[in-house]
Amino acid sequence: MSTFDEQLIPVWVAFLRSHSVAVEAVERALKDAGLPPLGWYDVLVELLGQPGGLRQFELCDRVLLSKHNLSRLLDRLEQRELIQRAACPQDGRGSTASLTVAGKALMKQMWPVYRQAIDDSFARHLTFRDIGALRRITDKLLHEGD
Amino acid sequence: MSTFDEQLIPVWVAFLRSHSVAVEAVERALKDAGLPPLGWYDVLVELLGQPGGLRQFELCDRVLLSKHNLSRLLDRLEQRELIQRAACPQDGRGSTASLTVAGKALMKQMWPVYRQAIDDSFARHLTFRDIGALRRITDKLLHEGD
DNA sequence: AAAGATTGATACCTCAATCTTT
DNA sequence: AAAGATTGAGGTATCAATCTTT
Repeated sequence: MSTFDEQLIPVWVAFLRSHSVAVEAVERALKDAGLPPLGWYDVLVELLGQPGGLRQFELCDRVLLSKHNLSRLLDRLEQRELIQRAACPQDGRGSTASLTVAGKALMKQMWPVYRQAIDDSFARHLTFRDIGALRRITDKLLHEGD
Repeated sequence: MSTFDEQLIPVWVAFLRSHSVAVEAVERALKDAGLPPLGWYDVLVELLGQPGGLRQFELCDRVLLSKHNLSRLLDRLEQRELIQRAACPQDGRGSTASLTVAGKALMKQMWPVYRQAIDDSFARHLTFRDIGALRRITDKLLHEGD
């Protein structure tokens, strides 16, 4: 007869490892295709469908990146002309970031590779019921409750 | 009526985010207590109960770290005298790493903080059934199948 | 003073190249 | 040549300090 406490740590460890294995497989697939890492896509995809761009602090919340990291990641993206920054008219302290044409093109190039890697390292192993259960659990962890 | 494909990407995203939120909370708790990061604990805990130490390539497999990273992480751990390295008698190319007394002591200090953080950021949100379901899913992702 | 964002210093990761032993 | 491990260079993350505007 197993208890909650007996199961907890093994599940935590399996959670960490399964994440690591899946993400590494995705990063590997992108790299093998000569494409930039996952973090770049995360930022670009948030800017998609935001023609006016987003404030950096808004991006911060959405991509779960600290403001220091975001600032430097945007530097790199801007350098390769995948995004552009502009001074914010309403607030002199802030700036907005928005997708360039090249940024949109890169996303279009990355998506099929990314999607295929999600299938191979994640979806392939799971049933429809698994997907539903995992959704329920991850939503709880993201504390929609508190 | 929802399909597998409709659910897949949102679940993938939720999986990434829930991991990020939980791990960041744990890292924060360790740091706030003036303790080293999770990665250090991962290595130390694998060495616990291995009085003769482990070969580095064995550690590699267990902690999901590349050999380059492990080599340098062991440098740092050795520098603070948390582990010690020794030449491997059976194989002149290799070396073994083993816990020092100070390493064991640090683990003892880290564990309550780590355990509490797992409770707060992870276990607290989940039921016994959730734990079982997550175990089943993560095991599949670690492809015990292939 | 507080919020938005950047910068400098330092730690850490990643790749390719290297060294030694098998 | 192949396996175990280290090293140097470059890229990325993290913290504290800073600058500007509110």
